[in-house]
Amino acid sequence: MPKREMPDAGEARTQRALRTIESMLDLQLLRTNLDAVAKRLADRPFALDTATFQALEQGRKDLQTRAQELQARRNALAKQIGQTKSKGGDTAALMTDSAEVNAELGALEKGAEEAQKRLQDFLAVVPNVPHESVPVGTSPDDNAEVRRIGAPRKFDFTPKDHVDLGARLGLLDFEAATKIAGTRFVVMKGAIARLHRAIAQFMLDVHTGEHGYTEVYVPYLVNAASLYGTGQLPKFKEDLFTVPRGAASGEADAGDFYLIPTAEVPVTNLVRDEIVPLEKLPLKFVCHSPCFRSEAGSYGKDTRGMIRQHQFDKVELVQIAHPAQSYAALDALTGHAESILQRLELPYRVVTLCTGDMGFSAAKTYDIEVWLPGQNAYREISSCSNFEAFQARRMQARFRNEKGKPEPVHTLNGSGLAVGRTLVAVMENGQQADGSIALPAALVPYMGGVQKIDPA
RNA sequence: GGAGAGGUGGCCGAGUGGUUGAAGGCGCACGCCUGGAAAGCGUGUGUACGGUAAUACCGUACCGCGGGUUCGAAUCCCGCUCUCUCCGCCA
Repeated sequence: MPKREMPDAGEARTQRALRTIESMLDLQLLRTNLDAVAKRLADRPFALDTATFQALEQGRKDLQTRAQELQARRNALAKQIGQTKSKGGDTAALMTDSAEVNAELGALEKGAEEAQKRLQDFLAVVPNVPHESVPVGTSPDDNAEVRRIGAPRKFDFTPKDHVDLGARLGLLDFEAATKIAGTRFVVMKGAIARLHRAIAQFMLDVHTGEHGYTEVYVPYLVNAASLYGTGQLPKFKEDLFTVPRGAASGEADAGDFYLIPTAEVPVTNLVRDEIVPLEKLPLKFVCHSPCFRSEAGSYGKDTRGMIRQHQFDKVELVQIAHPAQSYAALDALTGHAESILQRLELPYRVVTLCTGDMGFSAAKTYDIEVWLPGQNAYREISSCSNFEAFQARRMQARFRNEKGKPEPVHTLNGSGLAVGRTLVAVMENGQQADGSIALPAALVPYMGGVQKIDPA
């Protein structure tokens, strides 16, 4: 765990929890089902060194047990000294014993700390265990198509992509964005800017009004502890934009802010360090926010257009669910995202990511891919995942179960949907031979009755 | 940014070095009482890790966070952080 000075109370609490829990995986599960876990992790593929784990865990346990014995002895001696003193007795012998115990304890604690650290480092890079229903595979080619909804439209002209369409309309300006900020930004104007806003409003209304989500507005700058909670840190720091807090500048600081790469971070962290009452589950949140990603390592990928930007808007769905309900919740959440595409009359397909294509923290992920005529391909527009208790353990996000005991919740999220990519899909799928864009009926009320965007 | 006050259990609130995981109250749970309920009475009521398979029992840690002093720290010292009030600034 990277050193961070000046943690606030909540962060520190999480840090402490991480130290004691040590794992993103359930340590209990690891101990009792080590071989089964290792076998499934091999499908990702991830090689879990079970012998090393057992050695580290045994070492940690031995040290802890011994340290606790010594602590118990120290406490007993201290108590005795107090009692003896109050009676005016001689405490010299007791003090000697106590000094011995403390000497041994001091040495032991150092070793215990190191053992803890080694185990922590070992477990920090272990990804989540894939759910049994996840197909085994190593590349996107091994993803399993679940369903395909809607047929790609037949064009009697050669369809353009959104960049050309936007240029022709005079309403998408990548050059201006490059001048103002740099590559991977866009300036939208007029009807396209409004369409972008309309899409987000439409999604929010559907999810709050029909799917039972509570709309939330959250910080777009977050602290490091939140990013640890959802798993972006410590492993994926390069993907994030950092905002130095000190006016002084330059040097990285524990108090730094990070721009959110997705609303998943602030929204899921709502339950960090909380114990949610059983009857409150599931919690369902929807949040429209900008997202900021450095796209380090994506050089040369999707450089054209709005598909991969440093800044984009997204409407995010988050659920905090009872473990017994989380897979039903994943199906429901995916369906909620799909319903947006259906209402926008956009063809799409749903795939189950294979073990090799899933994210680090996910136990199961459905990607929803929308048809883009400009690319003649299905492109990801939403990714819906069940993290089971992986994030919850890092966050200390729990609920009080039927027996009254705190237990980690299951967390889920999915885009519902990425607004920029939806805009692209609406433009490309609705394009007419004359370069105008016919809008899906669902968006017309959000466009003040406008049904078609015409070139200026 | 300047000045001051404060962070104790689900909540309120005691507690300035010794048998305090923490008085008391509220809330909550169970029991008694009642035809039923309220009131009243009694008992209980934090989290994590470890010993264990165990929600039984035992141990350890935790009174904002980190460090220090001490045989012993909620209590003393240092650093930090957050909250509140006033001033300044500001959308």
